[in-house]
Amino acid sequence: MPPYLPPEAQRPLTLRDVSELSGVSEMTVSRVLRNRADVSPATREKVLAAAKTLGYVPNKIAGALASQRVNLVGVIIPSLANMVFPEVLGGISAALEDSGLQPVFGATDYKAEREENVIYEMLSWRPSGMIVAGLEHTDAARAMLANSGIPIVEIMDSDGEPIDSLVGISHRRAGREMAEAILAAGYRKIGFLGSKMPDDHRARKRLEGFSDVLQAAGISLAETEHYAGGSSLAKGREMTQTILSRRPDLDFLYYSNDMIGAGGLLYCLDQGFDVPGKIGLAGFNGLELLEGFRLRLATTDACRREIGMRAAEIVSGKSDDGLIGGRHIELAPRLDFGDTIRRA
Amino acid sequence: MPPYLPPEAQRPLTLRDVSELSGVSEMTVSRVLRNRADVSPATREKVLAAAKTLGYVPNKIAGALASQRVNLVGVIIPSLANMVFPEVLGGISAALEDSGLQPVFGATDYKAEREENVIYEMLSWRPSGMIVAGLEHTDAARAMLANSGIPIVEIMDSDGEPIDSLVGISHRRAGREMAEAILAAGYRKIGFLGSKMPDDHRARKRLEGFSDVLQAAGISLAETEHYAGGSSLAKGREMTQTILSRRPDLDFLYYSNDMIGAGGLLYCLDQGFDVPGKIGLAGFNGLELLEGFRLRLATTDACRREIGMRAAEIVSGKSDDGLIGGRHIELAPRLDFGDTIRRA
DNA sequence: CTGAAAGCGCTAACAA
DNA sequence: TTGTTAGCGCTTTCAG
Repeated sequence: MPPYLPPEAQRPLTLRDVSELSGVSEMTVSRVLRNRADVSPATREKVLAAAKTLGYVPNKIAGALASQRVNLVGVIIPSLANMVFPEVLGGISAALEDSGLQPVFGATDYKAEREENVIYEMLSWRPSGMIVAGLEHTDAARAMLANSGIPIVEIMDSDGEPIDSLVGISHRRAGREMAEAILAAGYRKIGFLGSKMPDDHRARKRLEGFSDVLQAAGISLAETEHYAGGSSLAKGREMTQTILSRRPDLDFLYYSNDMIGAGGLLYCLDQGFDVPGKIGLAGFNGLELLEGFRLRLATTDACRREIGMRAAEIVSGKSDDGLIGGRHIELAPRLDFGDTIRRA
Repeated sequence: MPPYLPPEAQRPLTLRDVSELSGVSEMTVSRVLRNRADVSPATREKVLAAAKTLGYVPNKIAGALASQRVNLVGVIIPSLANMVFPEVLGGISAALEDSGLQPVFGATDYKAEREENVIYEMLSWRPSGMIVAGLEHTDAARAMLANSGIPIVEIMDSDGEPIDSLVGISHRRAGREMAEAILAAGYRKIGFLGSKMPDDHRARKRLEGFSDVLQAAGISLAETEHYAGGSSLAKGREMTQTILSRRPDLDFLYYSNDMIGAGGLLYCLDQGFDVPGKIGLAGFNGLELLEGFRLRLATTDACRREIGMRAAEIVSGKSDDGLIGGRHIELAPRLDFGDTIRRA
């Protein structure tokens, strides 16, 4: 990229410029700009005035190198397109608000190799901590994180061994509890609709827990329907039509997320099916975005915002007990029956 | 925050460590790690092996300071919660893919003061370019951007004067075109439902364009309903009920976004209203997420992904003509009648 | 309260 | 192809 010269190009301003204009040493200027207390009000005024007239913006790169301190927290998630993650990020941002730390996001597209790369890039900026979605990483990624010397918090999932700290829910348990609720309500011919992504470990674990309970009850999944690509109402609608045309006798549909579940619900309502009498439905996530349908879809709330907040608290050293590393927080997923599982 | 010491705490590795282990000068190690061509295959091997066994992660802070080059592009948007922005980010990421540049995101919560702050923080990391949503900024923010010496691209909106480059659509025009379509279809008692946020300038401009056309036709907005907070189907449903209970004679509802528009659509369908015969509806954005409803909501596509891509191309110097600064790209918003505006 | 000196870890520029 | 030297712009440390 050629050097970019806007109308009035100038060399970037440095502390020295502010120092000269204000007639105060660079060191003192630096103190003022960092809000350190040991500066006389008079000098402070002079310096601030000079900085303002020049439009000086400090160079954090130099500052970070000199102080060996970086007020950044790396946050690594699979995708921004999946509405689940923006909520986690919201929690992180909120909790980091006045910690002096700033989150920096990176997305992996659910690809382990890409994740390794993003982690490497992030660590090369020497952040104060890292928050990473999921427990499954390449060996190299685990090693980098483990050796980074900063707090690492793995989030969203608690089924596995964390590198350092962990904040999440058990997706196996979420799957089990949903299966138990469904069986208790009397449904027996159960279908599953979910993504094909082999790297969506959390969806996989939910299905495992779900299947375990069915099996223990002597039942197996009657039918399965997979899809590729992003989730949408349209996709859920279409998959539901497909699976029901193959197996019209199904009496329950468990979706791997609320978005396709809601699409399925729309389909069932449009078809005039008796929900939840003849057929029940459930999703996963507790997307409040989707409230507003005639019937509320049964779901499991994944505590997304709380997960983000707790993780951020650990990274910023604000968690209850003052410890920073090695914390293990498992939140309880809350099952919400909504209107699409019949009551016993 | 106390220094964090994980099980095997160690001082961070430096080039020097790799240099010593491989028996090659720091400078040459640096060359290998930056993939520069002028290194013999033999040395390259040695160095890479040493770096790998140590688990060395370069320090980009030092690198950036020395080279005066930062491969980061700052991206500033109002909110991640509004699904519109993740799509823009997707476009940016895609276009930046193999440019060697990495996007870094910041959110402003639609607050000008917060935006100023985020811009300041970002600029202090000396990014290679900035992409900022909207044309309205505080004077200080404009000044900082203008004096930064890097390419600045303002996106989403083309109704105003950019600091440097611009990629967006005219929201006034989008509003006007929708009004024209609605009038042409014969609707006359028109209500508007939108957010209260005074800082959502783009929604404001759409409404202005919309009202202008109505006025020119001798019609004025029959009723208005405002809300605060995030958009959701539930909110749209509720607002629709409210506005219609006040003015049951309305024959068209124009929503400031698709999410509340879709909520309104659900309400109307549940009530058994004749859509689009008796009452028409339209939103804004072209959220494909919402396709899958029985009727497709009329909307205007805001070209979000394309905006992101074009902006990223400008920043990375990849745009057609080789110029970097001062570009002005206005995309044409595409009106989609869907199923909720009756055909003439 | 203020200033001077040293150096953070890396790379540009030049020399060998 | 490789090495040496001199900073990048700031903060730490210590002296005044």
